[in-house]
Amino acid sequence: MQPSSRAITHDQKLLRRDAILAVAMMRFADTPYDELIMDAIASDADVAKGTLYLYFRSKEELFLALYERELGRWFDALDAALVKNRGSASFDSVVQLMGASLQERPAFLRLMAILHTVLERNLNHATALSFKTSLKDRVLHTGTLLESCLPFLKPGQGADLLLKINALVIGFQHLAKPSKVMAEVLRQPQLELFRVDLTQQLLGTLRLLLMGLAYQAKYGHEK
Amino acid sequence: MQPSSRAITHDQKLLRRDAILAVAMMRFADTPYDELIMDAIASDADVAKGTLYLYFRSKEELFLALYERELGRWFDALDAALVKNRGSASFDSVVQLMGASLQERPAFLRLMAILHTVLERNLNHATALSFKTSLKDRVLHTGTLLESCLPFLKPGQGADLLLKINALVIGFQHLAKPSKVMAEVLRQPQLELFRVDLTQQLLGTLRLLLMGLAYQAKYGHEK
Amino acid sequence: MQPSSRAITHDQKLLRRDAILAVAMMRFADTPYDELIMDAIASDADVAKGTLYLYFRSKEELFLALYERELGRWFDALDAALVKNRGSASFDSVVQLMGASLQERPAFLRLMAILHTVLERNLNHATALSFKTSLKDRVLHTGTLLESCLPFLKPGQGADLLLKINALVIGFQHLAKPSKVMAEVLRQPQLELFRVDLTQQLLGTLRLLLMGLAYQAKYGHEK
Amino acid sequence: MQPSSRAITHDQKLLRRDAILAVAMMRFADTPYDELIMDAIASDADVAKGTLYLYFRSKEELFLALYERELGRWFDALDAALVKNRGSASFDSVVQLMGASLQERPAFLRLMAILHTVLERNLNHATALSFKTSLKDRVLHTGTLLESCLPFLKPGQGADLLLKINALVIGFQHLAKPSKVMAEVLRQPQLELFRVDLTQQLLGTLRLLLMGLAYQAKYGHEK
DNA sequence: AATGAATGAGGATTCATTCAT
DNA sequence: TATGAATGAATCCTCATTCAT
Repeated sequence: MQPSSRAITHDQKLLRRDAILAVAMMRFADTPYDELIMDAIASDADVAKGTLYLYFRSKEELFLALYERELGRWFDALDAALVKNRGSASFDSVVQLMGASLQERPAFLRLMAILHTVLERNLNHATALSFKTSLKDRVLHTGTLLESCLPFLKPGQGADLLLKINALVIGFQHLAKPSKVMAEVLRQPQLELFRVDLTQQLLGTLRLLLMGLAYQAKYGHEK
Repeated sequence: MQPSSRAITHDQKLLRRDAILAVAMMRFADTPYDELIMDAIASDADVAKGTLYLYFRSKEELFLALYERELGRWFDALDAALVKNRGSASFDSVVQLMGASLQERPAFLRLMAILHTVLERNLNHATALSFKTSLKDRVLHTGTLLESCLPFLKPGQGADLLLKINALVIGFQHLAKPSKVMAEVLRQPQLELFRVDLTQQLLGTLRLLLMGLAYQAKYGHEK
Repeated sequence: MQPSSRAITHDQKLLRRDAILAVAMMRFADTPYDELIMDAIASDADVAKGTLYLYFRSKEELFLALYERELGRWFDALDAALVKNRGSASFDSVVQLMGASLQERPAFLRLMAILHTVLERNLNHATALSFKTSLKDRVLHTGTLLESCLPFLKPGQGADLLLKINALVIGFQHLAKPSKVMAEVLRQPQLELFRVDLTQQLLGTLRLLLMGLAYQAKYGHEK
Repeated sequence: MQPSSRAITHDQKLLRRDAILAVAMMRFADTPYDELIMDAIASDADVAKGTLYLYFRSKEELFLALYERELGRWFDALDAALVKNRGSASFDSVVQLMGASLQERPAFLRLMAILHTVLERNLNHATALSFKTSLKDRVLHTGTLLESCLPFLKPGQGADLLLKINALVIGFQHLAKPSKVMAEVLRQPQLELFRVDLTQQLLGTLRLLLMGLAYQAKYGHEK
């Protein structure tokens, strides 16, 4: 599948790019970003270190590309499910959809948690712009789908809900993935309070948010 | 205020410790953690580099101490306000309290955003344990106060609400504080969607959460 | 025995000095010089760090003093044994004496091995001079005793023999005490060649030296 | 000789490695190991600091490599001379060979003196093993040559003699190379006793050792 | 397009020693 | 004499990125 020596055509280049991303994804599964060495990714992908820089301008861009790929897949999955249930989606089914689709994407969750502090540093203007622009399209599209599934959402609230979910994921991911020493400490029974289950908290909080939105839609801003 | 040369008594040492923390806080205001050099903090505080390490075991512990101090102050402010309104707190007043108390603590917000990824790395077990243990007490105490202010909260939901707020702050802080280049990019009108106002989002989301909790308390888990 | 708080008289000061040396000796038993922290020695000796510097000008001088003490004890032991056997000492008894007296002084052996590379750096002229001057007296004295025990030694060869023994101890100590990793490596059966037993090598080589000296005395420089 | 910019082929890399070793050797001539800064070696060798680490894993490995190179050259010289005199070597010629070959290798002598205390720390297992393994071969080979030159040596005594010589070199090197202050002190006429001439002592002691061995071979362990 | 040799910035931390009290 | 708070020098190594080939 991977071009054995030289990627000449555009398709071959895309294939090689994908191969690199696949390697990065695999390694990111068990190694924090800081500990991932470009050299190791290169040799895993059977290319030279310099070759990585033919396909990605920097380490950050490589992982931003990975983020974009995973984000795209996530949105694809959401869109497919939302379209299927359009009009008839239950409140709970949306919550479940979010929970399930994120739970099966641990690497994506970890990428979300470092996107703003790590990956978005050291980008050039053009890359940043194109990233956000295409992100916007997808957010608006999926946001609209959400609105069509959850009738209590007003125009624009679908996209806003996605933003809130993004914040929740980042926050809970931080809380749920303590450092090694801290994980050890939190094993103490009396510190159970701080042992966060990502999916569970996400689902619970999302459900509350939707309830809040539904309630707000019904009774307005007054309580 | 600060002992001119040598902190002999316990109180003098506390003063010097505070002086160091004050310097760290000031520098952290305009410089990311990674770019803060211990050397610079030391000379700002008019002590030698080595002196910092008499008061804090590491850079991380220094900033963790700063976090603890700010956290304590925040909880103090919350507690005072909650106690005053006990029983009669309006739904909105709690939301406002959170928003206002956080908005005036930008350094604390930034510390929250890096607590789990930066400050809690490289701690020893004892420090981590004592941090979390005292944190737990305050969370439970303030959580209980919240429950006494918001009657729809069941036992335990006050502390849990604080956890959710913590996640929201981390998440929205990340979204609201883009890197320099990204901030530039987001100035484009068509990307307004991604320009997050921390306080506003926090308030809005918190309000929804509380609505959801109130609703849930009234009608149970069924929608 | 140790002055509880303040050493006023000369004798009290000597006692405290000895107490410090005793602590240093104990700790040096299981810790390399570089890893011995003055702070730890001080607290072990129940004095403050600064107090060490009232008794010794530097870390080097402290351990040089320890060296001198141990050297003195070793010479005392040698002298006593040599005097007892004067005139009638067998060849072997001298070899045994050296081996036995050194074997029971592991700390002294380790001090010998670092004397020239570590302890004699960073001395001031006066200390260095007084050290070597008193050393000379003892070497000459014990050298003379050796000559009176081993009749084949000519005047001056006793002191020279002590010098050679010194070199042998330093060299074999280095060979016999590999670093941790190297010790591990040398456990390989095929590397047995490099596993040096200090006492055994010392005895063997010393015996050869004495044989050589005896032979040389008998037949002159020609072989 | 040295590739101007980039060492591509294996031979070019060896050349560059040698160039680095040559610089290290030159600087080591007048500067103690501890005071040798990798930075300085790099700029002397006209490479960047990082480049040193392409060729040597650590400062210790760099100087261990230097030691190996010098050791190899020394053994080469010994072997050549021993082979030439095989069978007919006089007692004295061997002593002279050792003295002369070492005297002209001052850097090697200094490396020997720090091998066990400095260079062999901080090695990884593999490096240590390969070092000792190849060392063993050379020691056995040269040891055997010695045995064929000195008929009174029994099998195994050649290698053992090399070990003893090693110890003597380490010891006398320490005694002969005092620190700056100590050298000053030893200039005093009455301390002449402690002014050690490395070569002379080495030759004298080695001659005694050989005499001892010869004597022992003739008359057995009894004196 | 691919390689991989070369680059070089970057900073926390320890601990012997000093000296104000 | 004793204390212990304060000092500050000193340096190796990693690894993202570049660029000659």
